[in-house]
Amino acid sequence: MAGQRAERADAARNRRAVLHATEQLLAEGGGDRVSLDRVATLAGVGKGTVFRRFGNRAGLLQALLEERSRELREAVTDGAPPLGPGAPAPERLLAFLDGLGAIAEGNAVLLSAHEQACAEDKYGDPSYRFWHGHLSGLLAASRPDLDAGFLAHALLSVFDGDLIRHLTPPGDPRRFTRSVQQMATALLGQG
Amino acid sequence: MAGQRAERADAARNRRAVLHATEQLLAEGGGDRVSLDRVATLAGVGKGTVFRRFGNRAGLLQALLEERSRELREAVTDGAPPLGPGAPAPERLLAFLDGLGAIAEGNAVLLSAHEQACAEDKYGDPSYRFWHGHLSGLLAASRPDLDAGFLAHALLSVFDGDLIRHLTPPGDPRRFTRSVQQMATALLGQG
DNA sequence: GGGAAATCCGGACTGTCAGTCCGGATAGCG
DNA sequence: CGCTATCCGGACTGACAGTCCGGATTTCCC
Repeated sequence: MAGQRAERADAARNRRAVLHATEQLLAEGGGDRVSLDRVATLAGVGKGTVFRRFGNRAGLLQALLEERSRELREAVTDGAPPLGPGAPAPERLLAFLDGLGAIAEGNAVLLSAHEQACAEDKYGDPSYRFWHGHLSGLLAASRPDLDAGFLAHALLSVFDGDLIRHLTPPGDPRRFTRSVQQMATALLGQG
Repeated sequence: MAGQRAERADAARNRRAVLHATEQLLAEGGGDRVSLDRVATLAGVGKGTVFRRFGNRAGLLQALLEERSRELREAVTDGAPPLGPGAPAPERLLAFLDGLGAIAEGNAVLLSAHEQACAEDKYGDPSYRFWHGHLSGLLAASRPDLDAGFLAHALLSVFDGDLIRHLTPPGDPRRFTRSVQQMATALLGQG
């Protein structure tokens, strides 16, 4: 194992350029403006480079998503309560939904594009499995009588980019998150 | 309005052939085997015919889905309780979820393909709006304190072809439906 | 500082697909 | 039986994901 030489400087530079170009295209046009040709051109890089770095379209978007959610992931595993370990499960759950909601609301277009690209194995994606595992644990701790695994899928299924855009009015960017939290509260039986 | 001459016999025949070919391709290969070229070829029809009838890929899949769910739609508006009007809202809700679940479980591949094709306006689709309206009403009647519109979206978001396949073990085809019903029961606060 | 070898780059190339278009065929009507 | 609205089919376009390899860079070691 290992032996892994460090990434070459030009490779690293290009990776940043590609990610940045992707963000830019996502921001300016819809998710459908993000063809890998365009990404490569805007990044000032060949198409092959994009694929070598990220494997495919899904990998590219996943990398971006991963970047946007790393902080939450760390807060959830190692951070202070109520996000991190230590707080009672229902509180942690609401805090987690708040964090995930904020990311989703801020990246709805990226979310849509990622869902579209993932196609077949959205549920195998490591990121998804992490969120699912975390939610699952919290739900099981709060309501051992329910099917926590299923409910975790159900809660996550609501984090759909299109739905979020559909439900977020201008001027109330956190409305979606509040709705999700209300739903979770109702599920926990304190509604 | 109207004046609409009846559909020509060859046109009707071809429409059936196309729908049938689509079913067949969905059944034998994954949803990705259903390119409109292939559908046309298998139906023994030109590609133009497929597009003239159904507008685009999404329209074709929607037509198939519509066909599979017409019965439920009618039962819900005009049928006998507990599906139709008359029964208490919570009962109607569970009956409705049972019916929708059955359709979804039996057409998971079609569902996935449709979601994939709809892309941008899944939430404008008349079929979606009907289910959403119905669910919304039942939820509002059962739990006026919650955000029924959002919960209806949340319940529907779980009807994802990939998720259903992911959660349906061989030998227990109704497991998904039961989980959804359990969730709805919990939301209604009788869990 | 210099040279060899691993690593990376770029863009031309392939195969596929959704969707368009129009000359020619056909059904339905009188 | 003939006329016209309607429909048919498949060639055509444009766009995209993903592959491939000759040539350029970088890094490592001396």
